[in-house]
Amino acid sequence: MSTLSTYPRPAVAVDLAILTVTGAGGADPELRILVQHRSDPDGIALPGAFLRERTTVAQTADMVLESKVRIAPDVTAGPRLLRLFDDPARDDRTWAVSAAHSLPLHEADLAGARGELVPVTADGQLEGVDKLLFDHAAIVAAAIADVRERYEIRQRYAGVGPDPDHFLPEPFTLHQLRRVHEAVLSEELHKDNFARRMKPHVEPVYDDDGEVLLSTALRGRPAALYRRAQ
Amino acid sequence: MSTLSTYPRPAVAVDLAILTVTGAGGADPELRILVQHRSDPDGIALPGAFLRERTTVAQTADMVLESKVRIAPDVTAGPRLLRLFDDPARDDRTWAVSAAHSLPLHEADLAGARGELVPVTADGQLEGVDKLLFDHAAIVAAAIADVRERYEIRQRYAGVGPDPDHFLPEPFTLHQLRRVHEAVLSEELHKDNFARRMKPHVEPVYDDDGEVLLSTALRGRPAALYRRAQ
DNA sequence: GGAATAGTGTCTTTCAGACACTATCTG
DNA sequence: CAGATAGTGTCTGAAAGACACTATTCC
Repeated sequence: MSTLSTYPRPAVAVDLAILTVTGAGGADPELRILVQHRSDPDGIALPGAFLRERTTVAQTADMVLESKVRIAPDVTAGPRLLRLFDDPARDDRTWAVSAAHSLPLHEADLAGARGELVPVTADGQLEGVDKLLFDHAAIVAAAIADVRERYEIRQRYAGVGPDPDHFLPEPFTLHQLRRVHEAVLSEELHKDNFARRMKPHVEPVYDDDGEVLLSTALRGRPAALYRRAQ
Repeated sequence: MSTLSTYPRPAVAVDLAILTVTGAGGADPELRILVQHRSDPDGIALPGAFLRERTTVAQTADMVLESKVRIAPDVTAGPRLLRLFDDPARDDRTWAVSAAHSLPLHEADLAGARGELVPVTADGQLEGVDKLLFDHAAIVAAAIADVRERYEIRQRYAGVGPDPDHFLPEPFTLHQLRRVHEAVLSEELHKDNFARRMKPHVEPVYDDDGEVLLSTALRGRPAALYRRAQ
């Protein structure tokens, strides 16, 4: 402890698995992850950066978004730590530890982002991406498992309520909400059971006359609009 | 990236919330956490150390156990990452990031350990400990929440089977197993429901004659002995 | 037999899964 | 009205919670 500063220190990378649901509210929402092409080691990778002098993980994540992804999102929830990668040989260039995070963002915040939003397959792979650099494939797998766990709608023992990462803008119909959960889980849900489970966690949106706002349906009966409770 | 080595790097600490259940198998098992007295900044703290040149978290944890706790445990499961503490001002001495881990160990492995095993209260505090150094109180709270979640026995949606951290040596009776879970959760469980949930995850232990081994009861009917299934 | 502990049968409640029906819109 | 989508009533089965009973040991 007394010789604290004399020992070599690792570079600490913050790698981000940026998740979004594209087309939320529309016909075919899809869970996607942002990957970028790198040339330093040549290949596909997640965006990331090293912690600079006296900065935090959150600040570093902001810096990555700004300078590498070129977006300025309205971050609702901060990056979620998934795991540490600490194999001393994982990066040829230097001793580097990676703190792997997931970062769920609105699709709207990703407009103009550098990189590509790649759809996630049912078994947790990235569609059409063979290989990611470093241990980024493991980060992607962990991020998908993490978000799917949180979108489980077994209210009693799991689940954190409707669309915890706010992929879907308010107000929304129960149908739209279900489509988003289905996109994340890659699993079909029964509309009746889904509605019963979600009802306690959403509230209807009213207009000036105290009437429940309805969606303007293209066909069929218009659906009631809701927002997250409280 | 090209100037990788020119930037200052943080010291990376591995702090360990070492958990055990004392008296597992006995009358009054208790969930406890190891704390140590420090004089550098004076106070009570969790054991920990900084990552040294090209070592891993696991190696650093082993080093902490050897040189600071003075034990050589038979580690069943590695340290579990709880969270990162990255406030640049959290340590006066230098820029240090802490990777907070929990490490569940057998009570037997902690014989002769430096420090004190402090009981955990029902609300997740340490009994009789006012204040911990740095952010170690938050680490303790996270470690307790983590182990309690894993000892929940709602098999369908949570739970990782009987006594996932192996606090209780085999073979054991269902009564002993339940007492250990109760000690971790700080909550009483019904013996009948507990037995039904655990039965699929344990198997009886047989003697040479193919008879089910029984505990030698002090009073009452002897209980069957089990071990974890498979 | 009595005390003590082990182990099981079963009733009730809750809730997910599934099916079918009714309701309300457009053209 | 037909077609389409929204929303609900209700049956079933699985499992947790709770209670009570039976079983086996030592004294």
